Amino acid sequence: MTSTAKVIKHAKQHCAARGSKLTEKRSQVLKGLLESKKALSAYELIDYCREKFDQQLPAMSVYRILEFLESENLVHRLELAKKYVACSHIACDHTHETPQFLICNSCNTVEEISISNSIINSLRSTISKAGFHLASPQLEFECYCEACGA
Amino acid sequence: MTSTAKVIKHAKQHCAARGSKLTEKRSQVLKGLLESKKALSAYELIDYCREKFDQQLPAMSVYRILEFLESENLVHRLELAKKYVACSHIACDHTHETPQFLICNSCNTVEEISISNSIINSLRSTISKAGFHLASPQLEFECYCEACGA
DNA sequence: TCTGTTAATGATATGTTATAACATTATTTC
DNA sequence: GAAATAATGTTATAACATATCATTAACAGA
Repeated sequence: MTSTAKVIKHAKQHCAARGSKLTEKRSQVLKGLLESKKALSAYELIDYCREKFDQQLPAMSVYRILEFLESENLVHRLELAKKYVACSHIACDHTHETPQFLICNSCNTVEEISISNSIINSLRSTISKAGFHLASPQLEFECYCEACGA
Repeated sequence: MTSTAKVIKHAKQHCAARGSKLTEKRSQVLKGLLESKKALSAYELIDYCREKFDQQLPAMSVYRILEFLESENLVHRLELAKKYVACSHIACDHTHETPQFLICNSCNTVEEISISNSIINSLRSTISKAGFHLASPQLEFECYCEACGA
């Protein structure tokens, strides 16, 4: 059983436990994200499903599917890159801290990291002094990865 | 002389000193940003110039103008919000640290702040441990402002 | 098993942000 | 005033995203 297949199985159980269903098409979209190291756009996922599964998904459906997967915490939407990634902890049993994302500006490789609470808290406090508060604890940083350099 | 007019005057001198020109249209776009507390999209600036100056600017021109204003450090492009704001230090004489932006998710109000070097450096070091480095020191945070609450 | 209901997906149109490529007009400089 | 450069106009199109209405699949109760 491939790693992807294992994660899909986990995801199916996860959905079942929550009273929802990971349908065939939802599962195809999730597979696309799982098998990519890069963040993918909705339209790239359409291409993936067409090439890999001979499945013609309309954009609208992919957006709905992504929304569903996100609501099940199986996928993260990267606001900055306007792209999507599979959660890297689907097959883990333990709970996780809020994920933070490093997104390569050039190749869209995404690294899901965890930033220490002390840094996050200092940030939070600076922000709150300005009368604002973070919309989401899930921060995203535009970066360059090692391979892409500057 | 209004505050906007003063800043425009400063901006003109700034451009002149650098051998470029703040033309009428460029100045109109800059005015739009100066008189808005919110970040504006290119298309909102088109509307502004049409309503305020009876000036029909094509999208292409506004994008070029914004690019020019950014190259002159008069305007910041907010990647996250896909919108633009006037630099809040045009009329200052002293130099500034890298600006950071807090953007209200709901009303697009933007606050230009400065985050302490120690926080930024801790962030940088966390990021570099993951093999990435920040694409720009100008960070943007999706937030909610006081008025918009949660 | 029929049937009504909800869930999932399809189809079509359109909105928003952005850039490419090429044309024209204004401004400067000699 | 002609040549060069800068600024702006025009048209087309790409990429990401959502609204709306229609259809199909799945399921639960009679």
